[in-house]
Amino acid sequence: MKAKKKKPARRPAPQRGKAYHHGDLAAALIEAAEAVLTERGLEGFTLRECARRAGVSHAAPAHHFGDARGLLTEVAAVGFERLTEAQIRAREAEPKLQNLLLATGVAYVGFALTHPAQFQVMFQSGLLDHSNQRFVAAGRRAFGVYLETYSAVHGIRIDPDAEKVSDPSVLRQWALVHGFATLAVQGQLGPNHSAAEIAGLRGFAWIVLENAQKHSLPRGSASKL
Amino acid sequence: MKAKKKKPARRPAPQRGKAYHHGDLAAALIEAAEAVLTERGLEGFTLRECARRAGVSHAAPAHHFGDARGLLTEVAAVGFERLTEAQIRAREAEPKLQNLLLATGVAYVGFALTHPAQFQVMFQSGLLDHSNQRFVAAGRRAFGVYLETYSAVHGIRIDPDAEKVSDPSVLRQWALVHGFATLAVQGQLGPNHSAAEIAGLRGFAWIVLENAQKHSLPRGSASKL
DNA sequence: CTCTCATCTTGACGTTGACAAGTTAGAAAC
DNA sequence: GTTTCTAACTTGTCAACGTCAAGATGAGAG
Repeated sequence: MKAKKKKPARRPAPQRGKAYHHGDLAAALIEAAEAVLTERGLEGFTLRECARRAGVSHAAPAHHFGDARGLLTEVAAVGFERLTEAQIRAREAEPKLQNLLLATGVAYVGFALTHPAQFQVMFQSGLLDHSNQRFVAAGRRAFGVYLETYSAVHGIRIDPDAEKVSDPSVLRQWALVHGFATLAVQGQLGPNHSAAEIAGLRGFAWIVLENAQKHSLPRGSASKL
Repeated sequence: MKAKKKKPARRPAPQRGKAYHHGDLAAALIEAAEAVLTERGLEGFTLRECARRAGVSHAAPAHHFGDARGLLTEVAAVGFERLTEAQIRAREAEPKLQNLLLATGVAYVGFALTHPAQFQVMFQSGLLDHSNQRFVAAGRRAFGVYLETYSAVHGIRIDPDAEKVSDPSVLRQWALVHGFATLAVQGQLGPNHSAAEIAGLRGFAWIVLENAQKHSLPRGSASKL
């Protein structure tokens, strides 16, 4: 299968909203997939439903993504790109240096809560094509933002290109945030559908992460990002 | 398809333990399901394959479990029962009171690593039937063991029947352990297939959890279990 | 021995992912 | 401006799946 991605759209002026016959179908399918995941969850996801929503035949997706795994991997990549943005925004909005890591962690949890199905896909490695370059790059970048922030707050140096985490403190923080996000998304911490519930869980996340950081922060001084 | 293709004739040897009509099919199907999950993962799981392995027709499972969700829920229940046992065993084998929570957490991680697909199912709430009594009871019991241990080590009192966790410290510990387990199972912490790799990750888990506990332990004294 | 009914089988239906072959239309070549 | 090329998309097909309905079977009760 070829998964060629033509950037310059075939169509000079894709009409509003939908790119029909020769539009940017790849993007439209990713968008449709996100919608399906949001509405029906991972177990309600089908390639054919995505094609239906994009207004194309059931076999059209294969041309762009190969198979279902290919499309889901693209969705995961978009998810990591969004997660990266959310973390950066949160970091930039936080005035106190000592709270940067907390803010980033809460953004991580917030992303998971607002995009639960996508978050689930992003970390379900059995479903994904790990040879997809966009996916790998997006994942690395999201993790890089976390490492950057950790380095800045704790004033230590971390190799951003290390294949696996070796520092127990770094992993502890990640596992904590990821665990909270996972439990919250899976409904283990109570309902998480309404905006109020999500806000409550974000607040809880802040408390838990702050509680965890209190005892382990002051090691070195911090450096600017 | 008139060809009779029974491999073991209808009932070769009425095993004791249960009155084998065509066997203790429910148990056989759960076992088959675990095997399928182990070999092919969650995305390779099918009801028909389970039936095939149990040596029954494709529609037989429906009689015992209703649908695929019913069978998966039973598998999850068995998983929680196993997790409970693993936690208790680890606790009983740990001589130092202050290390009980650590040992329990490492057992949690160890269970996840040795039963990755089952662990995944157990927490994939969208797949499960939360009205299944066995499942709900098993989940509560597993969590109860954790709460018990936490209470004993930290010398505080926790309501074991509370619907949701409200103490940030209790949740922090759970999220940390669960996050580590989740990341490890999904391969985010490196390969986790061989026995050596699993042992390595368990050791890493101990270090990370110990590192986390160091700063937050001495609050009250501990009580006996 | 006969009856009975939970258990299991057979067969069918609609849906899915994937593949193969055919069609279409934009753009490049002439 | 016509032809040609080719990626993009469609149509058709297949085996496998989950589920349902109806039929078969056999173990235990009477």
